[in-house]
Parts: sequence; C-alpha cells; structure tokens
Amino acid sequence: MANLDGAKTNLIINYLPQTLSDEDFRSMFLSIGPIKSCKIIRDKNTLYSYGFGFVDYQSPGDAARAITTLNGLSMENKRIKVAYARPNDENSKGANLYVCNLPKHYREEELMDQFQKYGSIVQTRVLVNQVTGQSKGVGFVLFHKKCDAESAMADMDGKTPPGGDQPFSIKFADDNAKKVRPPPGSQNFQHPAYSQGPRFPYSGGMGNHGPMRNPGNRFRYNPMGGGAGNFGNNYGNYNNGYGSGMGGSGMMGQQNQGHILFVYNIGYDADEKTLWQLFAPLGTVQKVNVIMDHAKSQCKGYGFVTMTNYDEAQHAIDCLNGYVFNGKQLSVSFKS
DNA sequence: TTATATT
Repeated sequence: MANLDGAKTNLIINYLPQTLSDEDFRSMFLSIGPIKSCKIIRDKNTLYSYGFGFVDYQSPGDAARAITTLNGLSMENKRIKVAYARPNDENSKGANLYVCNLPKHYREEELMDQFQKYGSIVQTRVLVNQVTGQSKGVGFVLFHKKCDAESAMADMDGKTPPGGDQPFSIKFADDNAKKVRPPPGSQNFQHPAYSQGPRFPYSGGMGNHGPMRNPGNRFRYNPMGGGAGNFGNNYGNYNNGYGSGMGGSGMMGQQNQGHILFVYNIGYDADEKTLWQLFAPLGTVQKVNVIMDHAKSQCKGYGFVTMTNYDEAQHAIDCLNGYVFNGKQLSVSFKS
C-alpha cells in the first residue's frame, strides 16, 4: 500500500543476528517509542530469520530517533543497520537500470552525471574487473522512482555519450537473486561428478561415497529443463523438502529442515544457477542462496545450499570441497 | 571464509 506517512515512520532493519527473537526485536525498538507494527522476516516453514525486519513507528520523530540511536548498534558480532524503508508502492519498484557500453573511464560519478537530470538517483555503480580494476563497461543506475528510470532509458538508450565511442544499451536491471545467466566458462563446465579424469580431486578414491553411486536417483531434479547441463528456470519446483528417509506416519506434517552447506569462493558473478549446477546432481537440493552485495548488485563470493539428506550433503562436500571452479578453489562444508 | 535490502 502506498502511504506518504509510512515513508517517515517505517524502517527497515538489516543485519539482524540470526538468533534475535521477535520479542527482543520488539523491545529494542519499543524503547524508542510506541510502534504500529514490527516483524522479523522469516522463512514461512522453518521460521529461519532472513536477517532483516521492519519497524513502523507511530511518530516520525521516534523513527528518526531510532535511526540515530540504533543504527550501527553491535549485536553478536554484527552491526545492525536502521534506515527508512523504501515506500512499498509500484512507483519505487523496478527503478534500477542496467547500462552497457559505458566509456571505459566512467566511474560512479560520471554515470551519475549523465543520468541525474532524469530524477533523483539513489546510487550508481560501475562494475570493474576484480583483478585489474578496469571497468567492464557495465553499470547500474538506481533511481528512487521507476518513472524517472523509464524517462532515462527512453532518452539515453542508443545514444552515445560525450567521450564515448559506443551507444548506451540500457535495460531494466534483473532482480538480483533471480537472474539466470550462464556462469563464465560454463560452455566448458564439466561437473566433477561426471568426470573420470584426475583433474577433479574428489572424483575417485572415496569408497562408497563415489560420485556416481546410486545413479538412478540423480536426475529427478529438473522436470522442466532437459538434462544435466541444461538447466531450466523453475528451480522452485524441484522438491518440497519432504526428502527420502522421512518415514511416513510419525512426522505429523513436519518437514526435514535439511542440512545447510556453506560454499565459499564461488566468485563475484555467481548466481543461484551456479549453485544448482554444482549441487543438484549430487542429491536433493531444497534451496540455494547466493549472498549478494545489494549495493553493488554483485555476489559476495559465497552462498548456502540446503540439502535434504545428510549422506548426500556429505557426498557433495566430498565431491566439491577443493574443486577448482572458474579458476577458484571452492570451499564446501557444513555451515557452522 | 559462515547470510539474507522491501513486509
């Protein structure tokens, strides 16, 4: 719902500790003043905290004071962030532009200069090669309002900026977590589980944890897509969390909450597809999560994979921990 | 090198 007042009273709280209870969350923010509502955003089934929440104060003054008082507060080796929430209306969604063919000398400032005449900009970002620092010629312009983003795109798409030698190509940016694009080098990507050669360190010598054990159970994960190496987009349909080994009668509708793996060094271009490709062939994957730096529209280089069955999770560790993927050595372990 | 930026 669009509410003008909400812009002044409604706060988003980021970087909440996983263990923070709803009660403690409420008390902490009630200490500033009366609130209309508050909630920690959690997984519907498991109640696992997503690490952020909302607090809507009755008075704008208390909201402002909550920011002053509580932003940056240390809680269990994290620092919470308290800021105004974006208004939850259509005009603020989809206001992020993806701009290609930037002149190579462009940084955030030059991008800002070119686009700020269309409206108020939250942030600009230019992607650079992590090693050389060279611009990739690609960036993001996030406007406060979608209509400003639309005007900017209409006017600037196909135009060559002063000092540039190519016309801008402008699109709306994808949702961070949902974009499906082949990871770099995926044309040659060969899953370690299918390898028989020595370049995949964990493909042999693992006894009955060898990668191809129980092969008849391996390919149930992609009803839409075609086969291994050709992944469809409907990842959400792979399974429902009721994995094998759940027994029947005694569970009373509870579901196996799965085993969470920490996967480090997946690269800054990784997305959810990357993790599905790596893990789905090794067992039942409930969900994957690539941790994004939302300010940069980039992966932070790690993610989490929840697998239903313990033995398959251990198998995935055996296969993938230490495996060199896109030139980086993966680290795969049970989440601590 | 162990989480989550829009309900």
